[in-house]
Amino acid sequence: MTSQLLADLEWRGLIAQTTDREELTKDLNSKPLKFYIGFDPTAPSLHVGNLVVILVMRRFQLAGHLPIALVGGATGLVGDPSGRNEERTLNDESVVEQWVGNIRSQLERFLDFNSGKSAAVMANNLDWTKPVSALEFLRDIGKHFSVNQMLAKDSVSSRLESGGISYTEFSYQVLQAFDYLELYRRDNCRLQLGGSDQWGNIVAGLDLIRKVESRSAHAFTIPLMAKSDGSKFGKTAGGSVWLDSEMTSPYAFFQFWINTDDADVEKYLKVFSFKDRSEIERLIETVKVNPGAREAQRELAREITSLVHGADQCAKVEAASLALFGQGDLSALDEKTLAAALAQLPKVSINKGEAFPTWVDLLAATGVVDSKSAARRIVKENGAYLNNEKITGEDFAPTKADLIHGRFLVLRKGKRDLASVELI
RNA sequence: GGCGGGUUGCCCGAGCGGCCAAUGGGAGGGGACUGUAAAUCCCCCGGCUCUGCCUUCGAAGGUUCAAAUCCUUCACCCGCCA
Repeated sequence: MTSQLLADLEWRGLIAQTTDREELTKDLNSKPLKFYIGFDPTAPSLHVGNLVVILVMRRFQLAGHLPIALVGGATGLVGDPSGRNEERTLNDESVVEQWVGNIRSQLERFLDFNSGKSAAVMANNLDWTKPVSALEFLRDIGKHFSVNQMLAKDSVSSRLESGGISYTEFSYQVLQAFDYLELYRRDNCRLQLGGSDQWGNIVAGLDLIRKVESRSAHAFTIPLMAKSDGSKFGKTAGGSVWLDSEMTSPYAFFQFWINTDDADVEKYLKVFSFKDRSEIERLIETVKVNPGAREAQRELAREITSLVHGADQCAKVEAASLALFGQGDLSALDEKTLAAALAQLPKVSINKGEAFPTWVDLLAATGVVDSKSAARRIVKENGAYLNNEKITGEDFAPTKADLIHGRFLVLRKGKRDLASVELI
């Protein structure tokens, strides 16, 4: 099983760089290896981009290795310069602390923390970083770092060219190296995984371990997810696709995957799916033979949504997706099905007895557009629909007769942006 | 510390006293074609009680009938010199 891990990861395109491959293979095959990945609290929630790395972690655990999920309570206070051409704004300690909590509970969904000896464990680098004084840090850790080497790191040198870097962010790699050393010492953790932008930081840890402990450890990086059209993975019009259901609804999450480009679906399946290789290859084939059916996208959406939001929630949103996109005549849906589907959408209520607002006002109220001007524009551009029927005229207002099952209106903006209105 | 240059709408970037809600590109949105895909083409893209009004061009004051455009102070950035 283990011996196939690297080969499988390779096939999935999940290996960017590793330290000595032979050594790593040997170590992975000989016994369960402790490994870690760090997640810095830079937002209230993890997003689909993080999922790539989390799922690699899961693959390692499934292959018998022991994950340490590290939350960056300390590093999150400092800010990683990697991949940024601008200094970060420091976040308040209380905010970071809250984000640490959020990230912890999200990570718990993807790893097994309960099965005795092989269980994953959680760690927070604030636990060992906070007690260290600045003087101790400079003398015990800082002494092992050459500024020349630190400056040579991509994350730093690119910043030197693009406007500079503060001492705070410059120190980031030292902090992360300290984490690796600490985990090596206390848990004999000998492998660190991360996105490919983390290579420099990870290697800084390896160097530190070599200098202080005279021992070697491993680094493994995962390619950054890229879309075929060059745009950034994990972003939609509304911003990032978050794992938190309050920030990205499960319905929107499902839609994100359903709308995957044909050109990307093969890559996504390999990266995100836990289906076996033959099943994935079969799905890839369906994209070539009958792309219009979008079977691969559907399977992908189903699997990832189930994993992140649970099978029940996934079933609900998929039903909603099918109901709302399946047919033109919404009134043909029975009330229960429609109600369940609409519950997944942004919604607004209107009170019985009050006059019906205009379509423009309703759409603006759902938050699907930012302003009434934007809603008006949609009408003008012929992208406004009520119950799947195109409407015209900026002052168009629905009437009682438009209510489906006496309660619902379905607003649509363009081809696929839906919202619901309920009479209460 | 001295001298010079900069700060414009989501991003990049023109404008340098009235014709400016502000050229152009990108991102984004709508339409056509499709498959809730991509590419392509067309249109749109500050807000509102929308033939008009309101708020924007780093911040605050000022000059003027009129300022993104001129002046003053402040903040931040970038160069060159020390």
